[in-house]
Amino acid sequence: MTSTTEENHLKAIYYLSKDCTKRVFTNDLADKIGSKPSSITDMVKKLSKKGLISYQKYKGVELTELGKTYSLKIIRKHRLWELFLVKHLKLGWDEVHDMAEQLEHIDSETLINRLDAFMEYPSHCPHGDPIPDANGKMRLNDNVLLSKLRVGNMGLISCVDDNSSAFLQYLNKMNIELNSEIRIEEILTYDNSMQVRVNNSMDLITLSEKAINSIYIKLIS
Amino acid sequence: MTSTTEENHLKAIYYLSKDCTKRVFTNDLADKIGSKPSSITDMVKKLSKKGLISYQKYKGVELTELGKTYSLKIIRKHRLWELFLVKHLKLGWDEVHDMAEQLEHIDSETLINRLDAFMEYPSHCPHGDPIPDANGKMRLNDNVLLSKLRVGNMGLISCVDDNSSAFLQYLNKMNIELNSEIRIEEILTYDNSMQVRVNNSMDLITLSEKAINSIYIKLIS
DNA sequence: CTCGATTTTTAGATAAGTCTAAAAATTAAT
DNA sequence: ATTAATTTTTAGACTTATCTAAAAATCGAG
Ligand SMILES: [Mn+2]
Ligand SMILES: [Mn+2]
Ligand SMILES: [Mn+2]
Ligand SMILES: [Mn+2]
Repeated sequence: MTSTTEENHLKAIYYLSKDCTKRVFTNDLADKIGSKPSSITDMVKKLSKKGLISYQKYKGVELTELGKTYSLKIIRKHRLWELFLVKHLKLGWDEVHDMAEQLEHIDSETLINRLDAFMEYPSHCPHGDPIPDANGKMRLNDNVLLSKLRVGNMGLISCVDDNSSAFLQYLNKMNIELNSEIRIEEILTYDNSMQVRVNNSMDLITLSEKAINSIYIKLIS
Repeated sequence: MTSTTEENHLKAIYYLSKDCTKRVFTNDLADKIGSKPSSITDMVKKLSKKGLISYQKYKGVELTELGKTYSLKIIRKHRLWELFLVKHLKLGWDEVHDMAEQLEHIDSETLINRLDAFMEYPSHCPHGDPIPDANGKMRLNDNVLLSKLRVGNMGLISCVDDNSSAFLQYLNKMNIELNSEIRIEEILTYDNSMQVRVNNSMDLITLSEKAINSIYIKLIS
């Protein structure tokens, strides 16, 4: 059995490891979770003893296969619930992350598999992240960060990396949503902001450096 | 803010008080919750300090208006989630109580009100209990315990008082469900069991004393 | 009304998860 | 290779929720 806090730590490790491609360090984990490094040290010892992560003193942690399996189960639940809330309960994509933060810890394999079936085995959450299937398989998105693109590039918004309501409401205001078509018209080197055209609209929209580092694009050209 | 355990204690007090009609005592609460009397004493002191119950040493507790409001919110969430699981996710009435035991603690007024709207403001859970509305109003069921009836009485099953999967699977086996028509054919004083006819079927069904004390009937005659 | 049984409370202990402050290890810069 | 800055761990404390064992209060039979 894993407690809610253990699950939150596992998930944070999964995210900070960038899908298990690098090690995760104590201070980064503390920032992500919103706790103190000393608390993290205690928790990683515990998760390590349970065989969910491998931990070397002073050298960070990485998920074991078992830990990765657990993390993906939590991520699956989080994303399925988010989609249910948006698609069926008509909540906004800016409202659902915190609810899913609670729902992801509901412990029932049966329930989540029925929810998956009810929604006909969806592939992505409302923020464009892929949903692991019942076997824990997840196809990683093939997309690029908006901030890496050049003037003239075009594409569809495939994913947003920041699930805070502040950011998502900012996108609402700009009339930007998943699958909006984006064309990069100008890059302002002064503050690294970008002028983009959304869905062929007349007027341009300026996106800050912060924003374009949280938006992923599926390139058309 | 109320923790999950605080909420579970409040709900248990509500049930043991029979909808706030009588005081609730330490040992009964301990049995219901599955903890020890000493733990209950600690918890009722805490709930009392928060103004959710009134507590007199050695004389049991009762819910305050605030405590009753809180309890009904939890009961509302429990029953709405149960209905969602049965009606939309196609789970059996014998599978959902434990899941709802977790879901009832999800903290979001918006979410639960949307779920209510999604199901078009249902009046009863899959076990026949009334669902409090968004204002905390709940119309109590008008029905009688099957064990109180006499030979010749007829009625529809309106509610079951025991949400354990053991009991509900027993009813499944007997082909008894909510709204089944019951006619009492014979009462065996030897062991207080009852022979009943279900939905006018040819063969009779014997229900134990234990079972007929968990089934409520809306009388026809 | 009194005494024994029952119920409830108190006292003290434990486990999980967190914190602060101090010590130790690692890393980076001369 | 030292030394200074940074990172991480340890030590000790606190909170919540639980327990056992013992003390105190209440109840109920005669
Ligand atoms: Mn999310
Ligand atoms: Mn979470
Ligand atoms: Mn139930
Ligand atoms: Mn509960």
